Amino acid sequence: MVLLDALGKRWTLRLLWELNQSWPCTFRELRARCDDISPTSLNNRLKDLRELKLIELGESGYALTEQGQALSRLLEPLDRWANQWAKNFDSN
Amino acid sequence: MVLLDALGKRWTLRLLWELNQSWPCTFRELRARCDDISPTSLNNRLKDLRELKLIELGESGYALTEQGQALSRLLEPLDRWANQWAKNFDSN
DNA sequence: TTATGCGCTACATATTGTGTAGCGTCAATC
DNA sequence: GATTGACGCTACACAATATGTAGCGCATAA
Repeated sequence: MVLLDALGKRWTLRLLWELNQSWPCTFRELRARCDDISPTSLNNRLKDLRELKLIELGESGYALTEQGQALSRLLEPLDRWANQWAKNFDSN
Repeated sequence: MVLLDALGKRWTLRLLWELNQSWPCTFRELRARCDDISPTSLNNRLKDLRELKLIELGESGYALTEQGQALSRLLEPLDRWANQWAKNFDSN
């Protein structure tokens, strides 16, 4: 339940998704990619994700850890489904 | 991005997960299963999920729609991974 | 009629997120 | 060697969201 609750926090899923698209990625770049999320919120979520050892801050920016990569990969089918679903949903 | 943002709201993932475990399920039962979430929050999330047509309120309680079932199924690998992950994480 | 369980609302309080400004650090440039 | 720019990140006032508790209106059953 721990992880499920963590993922349920605002921006967490989005951050993992963005990082899965391309990483490493700087703090400021992440902000830009996430609809200019406030730095406060971004930092809080990054802290959470670092504590969970899903991401880490390296030389050239934030990066997915091994486990972060594994998790992100599981989100891909979800994302694909979501895109299909969005198409059908909008056309109502 | 729509669905991803919706799933990122607090309790949304948890609710889908709980319903995927067993449904239909009454409002009060859902509360109990979700750590006694406040009725206000529960109702807000249920509204969201109904608008997204992922769940619906039937005779005998809240139930997953076809699409809700499809989505929940995609969460299963995630949940399995999370359980494994939690084991390794706690033993640190 | 009373009792019970239902979905849900009201409302005051607490927690969380937002938006903007800017700090301290460092590497490159003039 | 002072300046500029980008970095991660913090401060803080304000807004949005969640929480906890009480209870409403409705239905079915005893």
